[in-house]
Amino acid sequence: MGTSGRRTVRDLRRGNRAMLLRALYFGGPASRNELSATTGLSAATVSTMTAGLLESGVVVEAGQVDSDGGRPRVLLKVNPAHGYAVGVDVGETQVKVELFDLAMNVRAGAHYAVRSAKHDPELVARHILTGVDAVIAESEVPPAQVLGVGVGVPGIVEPGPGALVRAKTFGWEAVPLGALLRAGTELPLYVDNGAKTMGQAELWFGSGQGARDAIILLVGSGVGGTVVTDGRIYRGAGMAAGEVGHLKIVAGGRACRCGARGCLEAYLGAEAILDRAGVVADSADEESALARLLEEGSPVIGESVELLGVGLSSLVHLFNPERVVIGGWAGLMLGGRLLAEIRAAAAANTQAQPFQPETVVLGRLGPDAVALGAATLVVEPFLSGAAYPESVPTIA
Amino acid sequence: MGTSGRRTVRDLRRGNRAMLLRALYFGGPASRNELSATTGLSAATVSTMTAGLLESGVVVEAGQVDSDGGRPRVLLKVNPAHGYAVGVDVGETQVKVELFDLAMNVRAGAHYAVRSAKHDPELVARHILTGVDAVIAESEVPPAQVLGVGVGVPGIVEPGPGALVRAKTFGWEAVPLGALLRAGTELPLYVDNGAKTMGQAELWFGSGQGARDAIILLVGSGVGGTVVTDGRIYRGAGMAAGEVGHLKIVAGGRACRCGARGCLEAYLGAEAILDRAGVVADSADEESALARLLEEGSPVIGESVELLGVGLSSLVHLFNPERVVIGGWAGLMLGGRLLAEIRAAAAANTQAQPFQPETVVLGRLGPDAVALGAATLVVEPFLSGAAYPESVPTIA
DNA sequence: GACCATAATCTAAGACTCGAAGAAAGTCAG
DNA sequence: CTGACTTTCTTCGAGTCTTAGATTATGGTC
Repeated sequence: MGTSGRRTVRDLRRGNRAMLLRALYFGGPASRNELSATTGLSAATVSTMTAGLLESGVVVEAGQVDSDGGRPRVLLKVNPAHGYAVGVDVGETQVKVELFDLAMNVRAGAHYAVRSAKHDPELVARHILTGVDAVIAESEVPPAQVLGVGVGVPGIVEPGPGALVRAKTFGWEAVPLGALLRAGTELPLYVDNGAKTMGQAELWFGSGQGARDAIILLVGSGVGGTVVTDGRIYRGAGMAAGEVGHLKIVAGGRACRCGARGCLEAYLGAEAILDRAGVVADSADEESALARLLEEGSPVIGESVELLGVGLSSLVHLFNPERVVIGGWAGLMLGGRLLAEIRAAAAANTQAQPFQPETVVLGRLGPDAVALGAATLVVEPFLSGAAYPESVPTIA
Repeated sequence: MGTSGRRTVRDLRRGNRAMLLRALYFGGPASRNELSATTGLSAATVSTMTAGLLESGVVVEAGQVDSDGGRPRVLLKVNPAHGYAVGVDVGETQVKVELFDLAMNVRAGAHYAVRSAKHDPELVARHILTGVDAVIAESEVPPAQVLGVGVGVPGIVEPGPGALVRAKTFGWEAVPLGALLRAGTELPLYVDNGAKTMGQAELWFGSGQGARDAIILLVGSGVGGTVVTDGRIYRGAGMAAGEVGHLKIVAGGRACRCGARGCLEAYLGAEAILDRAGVVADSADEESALARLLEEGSPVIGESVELLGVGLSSLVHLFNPERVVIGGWAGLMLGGRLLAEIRAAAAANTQAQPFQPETVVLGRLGPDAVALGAATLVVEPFLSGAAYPESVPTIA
C-alpha cells in the first residue's frame, strides 16, 4: 500500500516518453506539434524527446504536410523496423508462430500440426522454439532486434517465472510452459491465455480501439473473454480474471467440462451448441455443422442467442462497459446474422441505464488474431518505457 | 488516449505528497524514517514534505518512540481535526447524517424518519441539508473545515453535475439529487450508491483492508456490491459497474423487480428469500423473520446458500479477487452460521486455481457503515492531493 | 524579393528529488 | 559526569526535468 506512481524526476521522463510513444504508436503518423497537443507536453519537450527517439531509431520521419502559409509539419511515426515481436498461437490443431514488425505486419510464419488428441507439452515447446528460430531466419531480421516472444495458450496461466499453464482441453494440469521455453531461448517471454491475447488484438487494432472500459467476448469452440478496465486488460490477483466462459447462467444446469454446472461455456461454444442440438461433429467439422444449424433455423440457435443475452446482461451489470465486442469464429458467425437479436436479448435482461444496445458490436479481426495479440504482449512493455535499455520485465 | 499520468515536475510532487499522505493515513502513526521506507522516497524528501504538511496542519506529531541508543523517532499522523467529512445514509426508513473527523470518529449525528411508502425527493434533500447544518452546529466544527458531504443512496447514480439517481425502491426515475442539494449548500458533494459507499468503508476499515482486488457483496433486503480493482472502487464507464444484484444466475428464472428474470437479487436478498419461503413480512419484520427461517433450518436457506455459491463462483471467475467480503445484515446473518457452507458452495462451482475458499470472509462493519463509507468519498480526494487548495473535484 | 505564417529548436529559469555531509538527541560504559 | 557511539532528522549542493519565451527554419503570398 502506497508504493506506486512515479517517484523521482527521472521516472517522470520515462513516463512522459512512454506517453509520447503510445500517442505515436496508436495515433498514426503525427507531427511534433500534434503530439504536443495530444500528450499535453510542451513543444520543447516533445522536440527534445523526439530528437532522442529519432537518434536511437525508435522513431522515423514519415513525410511532410504542407500547411497554408507556414513551415510544413514533419510527420513522425514509430519505426516499424526498429523491433520485432514473435507471436505464438497454441491451438487445438496446430502451433502457429509468426514474426511481426512494430507496425504488426507479418514478416514470417511457421505452422506445426499437432494431433488434436494429445498435446505433449514438450512437443509443443519444441515446436514453438524451432518456430521462433525459423521465423527469425526466414525474415532475416537481426536477432538482437527481436523484442520477445508472446505465447497465447488455452486455459489459465499462473503468473511467476514458471508460467504454469492449466488447460483442461489439452489435459494440462500444471505445465511449466514458461520454464520449458526459457530453457531454449534467451528472449523475453510472455505467456497468457489465448482469449486474452486475442482480446488485446481486438482492443488495439479491432473493434475495441479507443475504449477504456470494454468487454471482449470470444466464442469459438468454447467461450473465452477479456475484460478491459482503464484501457488495459484486467488480470485480477492471479492473472485468472475474465474467465467469461465460466460465468454461470443456469444454476445447476448443464455440466461443463470444468466440472461445474451451468457455465456459459456449457451452452454457448460451438461444441456446446452442437451438442445441445444433438449434432455429432468432429472439431474439424464444427464450423460447417454450426453453419448448417444456422441455415436451418434450428431452435437451438434462438436459445443460444437468448442465453448469450443473459450472459451479456450479467457482464454489463458488473462492468458497465462502454463497448462489448463479440468475436471468435462462432461468435462472428452468430453475430453476423443475428446481431440485432443478440442486442435485443441483452437489452431485455438489462436495465436501460447502464446499457445501450448499440454498444454491442462484432469483432473485426477474425479468429486468426491470437498470434497477433500474443505479439502485442511483447510490444506493450516496449511502449511502456522499456524502449531504452533498462529493466526487462519478463513475465515468464 | 495518451493523456494520463504525471506530466510536469510539479505534478510529481503532488503525487508523492499524496502517496505520503496515504501511507500516513492508512499506516497509522509512523516516523519519517518508516515513511521513507514504505513510500520509497528518500529521507530528505520525506523531511521537506512533512515539514510542509506539519506547517499547514494536515499532519501532527504523535509522540515519540525511543530506540536503543539513538535519536528517538518522532511519530507523525494525519491530524484528525484538520478536516471533517459529512456522511449521509439515505435508507428505506430514515435519512441519517453524521459528521466525522479525519480519523473517522463520529462527532455528531442526526436522524430523520421517512415514511417508507413514499420517498419525496425534495423532502429527502431537505432532510439532508438540515441534517448537514445540524451536525456542523452540534459538533461546533468551523464550517470552513468541512471538506464536503458524501451521500449514499440506493439505485444507480449517473455521473455528472446533476447526479441523477435512479432507484426503483423509492420510485425514483431520474431524480437530480445532486442538483437539489447543490441549491442548498456550497460544500463539495459526492453522491454514490449506498452499497458502494459501504463497500468502500469495508475496504478501508473493515475486512477488505489492504486488498488490491476484492469483491464486497452486500446482502440486505436486496443485494448490492462493490468491485475493487487496483485498490479502488471500479465504477465502469458510467458509474454503474458492480451491480452484483443483477448478475443472472438462472436464465429465465424468477422475476426481479428490475424487470428482468433470474437476477441474484430475485433469489437472495432477505425479501426474496422470505418470498421464496412463502413468508409474508413487512420490511420492519424482515430481520426476525429471516432469523426464524434460519432457526427452523428451512430448506430455502440451503438453496440460498447454494445460489450464493453460484453467484460467488461467477464473480470469482470474472474478477479473480484476492478477497471476497460478505456483508449486509442478511449476509452477516447467513454467513455467521453458514460461512463454511457458503465457501463449499462457491468452491463446488469454481475451478481450484483462481479460488481459495478461505478468501471468502465476513464483513466487520455491520450494516450501519453506509454513512461512514459516504464520508470516505469526501476523504478520498483529500488524500489524493486536494490537500492544498487546488481543483475541487466535486462529483456532483 | 520583401513580408508573413507556422513549425521546430535553443536558452535560461524554476522546481523537484537525491546523496552525502552535518546537526540533533538520545544511550551507555567507565 | 563525560565522551564515544547510535540512530534520526535536516541542510546543502548537484543533477534532471519541463516550461515559457526567444530564435531559427521553411515554406507561401503579393
